[in-house]
Amino acid sequence: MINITLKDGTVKTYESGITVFDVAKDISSGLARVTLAGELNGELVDIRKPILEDSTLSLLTFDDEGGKHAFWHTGSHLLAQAVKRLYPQAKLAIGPAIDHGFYYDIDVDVIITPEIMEKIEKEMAKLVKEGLAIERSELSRADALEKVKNEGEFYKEELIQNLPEDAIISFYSQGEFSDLCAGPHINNLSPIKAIKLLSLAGAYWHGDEKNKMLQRIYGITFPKKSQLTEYLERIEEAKKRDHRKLGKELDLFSIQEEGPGFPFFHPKGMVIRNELESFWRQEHQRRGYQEIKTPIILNAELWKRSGHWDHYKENMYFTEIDESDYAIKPMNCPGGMLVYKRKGHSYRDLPLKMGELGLVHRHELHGALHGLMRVRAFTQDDAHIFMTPEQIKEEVIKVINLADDIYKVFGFNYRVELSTKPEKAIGSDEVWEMATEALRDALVTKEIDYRLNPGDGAFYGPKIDFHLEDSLGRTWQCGTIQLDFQMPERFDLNYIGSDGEKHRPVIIHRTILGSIERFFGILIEHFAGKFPVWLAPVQVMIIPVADVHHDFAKGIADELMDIGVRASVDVRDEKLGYRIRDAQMQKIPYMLVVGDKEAEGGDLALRMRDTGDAGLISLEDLKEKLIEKIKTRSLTLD
RNA sequence: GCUGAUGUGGCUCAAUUGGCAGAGCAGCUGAUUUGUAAUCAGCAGGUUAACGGUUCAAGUCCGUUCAUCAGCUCCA
Repeated sequence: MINITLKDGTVKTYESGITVFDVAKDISSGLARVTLAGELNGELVDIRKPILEDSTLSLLTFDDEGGKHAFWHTGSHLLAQAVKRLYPQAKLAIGPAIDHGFYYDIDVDVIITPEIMEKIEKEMAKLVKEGLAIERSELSRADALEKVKNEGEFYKEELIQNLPEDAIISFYSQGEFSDLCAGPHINNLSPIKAIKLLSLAGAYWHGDEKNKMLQRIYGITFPKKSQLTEYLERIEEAKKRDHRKLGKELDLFSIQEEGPGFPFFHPKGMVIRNELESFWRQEHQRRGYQEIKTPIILNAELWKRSGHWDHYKENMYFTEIDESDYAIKPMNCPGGMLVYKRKGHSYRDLPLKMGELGLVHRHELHGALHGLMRVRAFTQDDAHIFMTPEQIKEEVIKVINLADDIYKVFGFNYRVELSTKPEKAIGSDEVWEMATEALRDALVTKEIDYRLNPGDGAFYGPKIDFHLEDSLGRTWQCGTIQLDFQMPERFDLNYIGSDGEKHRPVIIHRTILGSIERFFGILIEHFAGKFPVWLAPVQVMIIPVADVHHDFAKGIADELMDIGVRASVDVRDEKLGYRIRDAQMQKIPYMLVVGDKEAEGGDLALRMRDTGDAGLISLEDLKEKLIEKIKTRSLTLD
C-alpha cells in the first residue's frame, strides 16, 4: 500500500500501481471527467501513469498549465489523424503543444489552402464524434523503428534514432492512428468540444534552413465552445493594440515602401521618443555614465580588427569613400573602443561608463521585418563599461538593477535569459566559461529566475537578455548585458594599475531599452496607445464651447505651456461632441471644456481619458496635478 | 532568404461571369456658434503597388519584381 498526498493536504492510501486517473475516479466521477493529467512529485505525468510509491499528486484540469498542455497535445494528434485520413500519403514530423494551442509539421504533396484547413477541421470534429479512446504503449527501440519504417514515417524514424539510449519509447494511439509521443495525453477525444485551425506556415525540419520546408498547421481546442469564442475575441482585442495599427491611427510613425525596415518618426512620435531619451539620460547621468556619439560610417580596417568583418558581415552594409572600403556600423562597440583608446587610463578611472544612443544599421532578412520591432536601422541605448576583472560582478548587478528600475517605471513584466557561447565565436573556452560563470553568479546573487539559452551569445561574449512581451504575447529581446574579454585584446586596451603596470580591462556591453524603436513599439502595445501623462504627445486638449471662448482657452493653454505642459486648443468650427470624440480617439489624457461658465467662474470643466467628465477643477489645482503626474511619471490620471 | 496569403484615393472598405473605378471617414469651401464620443451642404482627390503579357476590352486572367501580413530562420 502507498500513501498519496493530494493538493489540499489530505492523504489517501491505495494499492501500489494505481493510476492517476483511478485516484481521480476514487475522489469523484466529476473530478475524473475533468482531470486531464497529473503532477506527480512535481513532475507532469500522463493520466494513465501508475503510482508505485508514496507520492504527492495534483490532479490537473484545463485550468492548469499542465492540463492544457495534455489537452492541446492531444489536439495536435487529432489534427494529424484528420490529415492522415484525408491524405494517407502525408508524412508526420513533430506536433507539440505550445503556449496557446498546438501545431503539427507535416510533409505532404498538396498545398494546404484555407479551404483544405476547413476540411481538416471538419474531419477533426467527425473524429471526436467517433469517441475513440486514447491508448498508450511502449516499444523497444528496435520494434519502434520497425513500426515507423513499415509505416513509411521517416521523420519519426529519425526522431527515434536521435533519442537517448535509455529513453522510454512510447506511442499513443486512437483508432487506426498512432504516433510516437512522450505524452502526456488525455484519456479520450470526447472532451474536445471546440476546434479551430488558426494559421498555416512553412517550417524547416529541425528548424534548419538547409532542410526541407514542411507545412505547419497551427490550431487550438477547448473543452467548451464558449472558451473558443472568448479566445478569438481576445485575439481581436489584442490586434487593436498592435503598434503598427496604433502608430498609424495616432500618427506616431510610418514605414513606407521607399524604405522597408527604415522607420519614419512623425511629430507626435518624436515627442514620445524625446521624452524617453531624456528620461534615459537622466537615469544614466545620475549613475555615473558619460555620453558619447560615434560615427555611423567607419573604415573597413576597424571592422576587421573588431571581428565583425569575419563574424557579422552578412548583416552589414558597405560603402566606398575615395576608393577605400567603409562599413556602416551594425554595432557601436568599435567606435567606443577608439574613444577609450584616445588616452591613457588609471585604475582610478574604473569602472568607466560610456553611454551612446547610437544609430546602427543591420541587414535583416526581408521576411523578418516587423513594424518597429524588427527594423534595419535602429538606435541602441548602448553603453560600454570598462572595468577591472574584480569589478565584474558588482557592475553586472548594477546594470541589472538599472534595468529593473527603468522597466518598473513603465510597469513591464520581463523574462531573463542567459545565453552561452555560439558556434561562431572568438576567444578560448576557458575565457568563455569564466565570463559565463560571472554572469550566472550575478543572477544567482540577485535571485533572478532565468532561462538558459545555449549557443545564443554574441560572438565576443555571453549575455544576459531581458525580454518584454507584445500585445499578442510574443516576446522581444530589449535589454542585454554582454561580457567581453575579446575587444580589449583586439584593440589592445589597457589601464595602469596601482602597481604601476599595464593591465587589460574587461568590458560590459549593455542596453536597457535595447533599441529605442523596438522599445517604443512595445510601449505602444503595452499602453494600447494610452500613454501616461509624461509621455503623451498632447497632455491637455482645451475645447472651447464657442468662438467667443477662443481667447480664454488660449490663455489657459499659455499658462499650462508656461509650466512645460503640452497643451493645445481645438479651435475647429465643429460641435463640442465632435471635438471631444476626436480628443478621446487621440487618447489625450486630459480635456478641458471651457465656455461661459468657466470664463466667468474661474474653475475649469475637466474630462479624463478613461473616466469621462471629472467635474470642476481650479487652474491652480490642475497645474499642481499635472506637474505631479509628469514629475513622478505616474501611470494613472487621477 | 524560405512557405502561404494579401496589395483599389491620406484611412477603412465596395466593384456580378473580364464590360464606364465607387462609398464612408479624413481634407478643402460655405452655412451653422455649438456644454461632454460624429451638424448640414457642396468641392476636390485614382496610371487599381510597379513592369510586362493575353484580350475588342483587365482592378479582375497569366508572368516577373516590389512591399505588407502570419510563421520558419535570424536577431536589439
